[in-house]
Amino acid sequence: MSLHVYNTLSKRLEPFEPLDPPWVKMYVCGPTVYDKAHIGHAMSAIVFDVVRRYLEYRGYRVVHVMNFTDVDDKIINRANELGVDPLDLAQKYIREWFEHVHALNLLPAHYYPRVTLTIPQIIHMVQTLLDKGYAYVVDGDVYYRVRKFKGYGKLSGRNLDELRAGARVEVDERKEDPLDFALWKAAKPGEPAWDSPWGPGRPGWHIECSAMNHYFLGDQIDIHGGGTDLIFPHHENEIAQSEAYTGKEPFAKYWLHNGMLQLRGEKMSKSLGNLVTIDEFLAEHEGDVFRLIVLSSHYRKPLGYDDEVVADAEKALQRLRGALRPPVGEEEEGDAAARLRERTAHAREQFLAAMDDDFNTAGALGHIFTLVRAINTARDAGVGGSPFAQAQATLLELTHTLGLELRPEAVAADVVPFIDHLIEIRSELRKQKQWALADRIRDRLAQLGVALEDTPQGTTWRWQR
RNA sequence: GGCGACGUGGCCAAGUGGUUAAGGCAGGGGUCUGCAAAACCCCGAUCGCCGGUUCGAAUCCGGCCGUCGCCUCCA
Repeated sequence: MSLHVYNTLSKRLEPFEPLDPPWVKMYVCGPTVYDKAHIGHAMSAIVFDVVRRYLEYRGYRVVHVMNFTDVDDKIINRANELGVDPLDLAQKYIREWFEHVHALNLLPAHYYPRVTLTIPQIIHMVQTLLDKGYAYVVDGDVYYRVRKFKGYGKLSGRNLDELRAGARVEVDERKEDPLDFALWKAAKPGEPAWDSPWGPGRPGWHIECSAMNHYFLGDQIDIHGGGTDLIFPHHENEIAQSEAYTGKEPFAKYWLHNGMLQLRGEKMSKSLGNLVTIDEFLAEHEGDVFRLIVLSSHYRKPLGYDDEVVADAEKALQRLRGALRPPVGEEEEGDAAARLRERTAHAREQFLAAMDDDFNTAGALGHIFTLVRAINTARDAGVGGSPFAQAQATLLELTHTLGLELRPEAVAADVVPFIDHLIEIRSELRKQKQWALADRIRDRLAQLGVALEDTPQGTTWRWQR
């Protein structure tokens, strides 16, 4: 079995065969930085982070590009509302994004292009499209001539007639066809603008991605990713621009799209847009928790999000961590040890099979949890030494491939001696069978978030939430 | 209205033609424990509804019901 991926372009599962192995050129649409990033953005970033990690685990060399749309209507409007410079506003949220990259344990992309730093390439591409007859100028705007591109609609599975029928009201009479879209927009007073052969203005939304793609990755790429909401019109338009520009197809060999995150329950909505920002999530939970939520279902399906889902993930994470506790015995031979070796090897095989099947992370996680049980069972049976260490190493290898860190929960160093001291006293009380007092200490610590566990090897503790 | 997706135990969620339908969370019963906790063991679903194809379907086809996404510069 080899890696297969679902390609939105063909609507089928296809064997993954990059154009120039072991290299894989991957471009993922990033956010428009006009407001704080929310967990939907995080979901998409995590999905493609896992894609990248798994490809690398499989021996591919991934060149990963993610863009920032740092100038557009939304940014300008928001900046005007706040009375700040649009580019400063964008810069602020870009900086925040990099904080999220760290907190969510995302592998940094190799390039983070921005519209404002790609203007010359964009202008060149627009000019070429004009020269080739794929575009036309109207009052300083430049529009893409959709009907000229014969493959239009192949990604989203629509045809021009259907689209025209459903076209919305505000038709711009200056356009040859209602579906023609802007490659370049003439500047209105007060807007950020760059000089161009068609007068001062700024790029349309779709052209930036085509230009950045071409500049950083070349005529054709292996993987183009983004949310399903971008399939139409954004990615459809990217194809039209890029393939018309280079004359080569496909522009991207594999189109991968993640499903949308949906908020369930009710509360979480903010009066306006019913969203949870990444900062809000991270204020209460560690990054692994959200990643585990994303991994728990298939990336192409909608992801339901609510408090219960978060609580479940929190618990599941505890269970993963629990398997990393040290062994209590030293048994390296015998049935239990042999069984652990066998189950460890099996878990890795099953994990690979699941991931090879279009990144089936939910299935892969199931196999990881089966390994967790095998490790715990072995620990109970007194297995230690090499087989135990190897099983735990495999667990870490697999979870790290999914981008889970499984770091022990951070503990403020200065409280540790106090907790240890209380445990010492409690142990003394237990020796004297002073159960009431001993339990009182345990209960109080539990209230403070320190969970005690008495084992034959002594008392251990950990943070509980 | 058009295009598309989904509907699996209390909740989340794999499985997509054929042994006992993964796994996580919650719940019940045990083992362990001074009592707990953790861990381990056991218990629970015939797969939205109807019809069809097939020796055989949760898994393929059709219809219905329900939920959702996109079609409006949102990952």
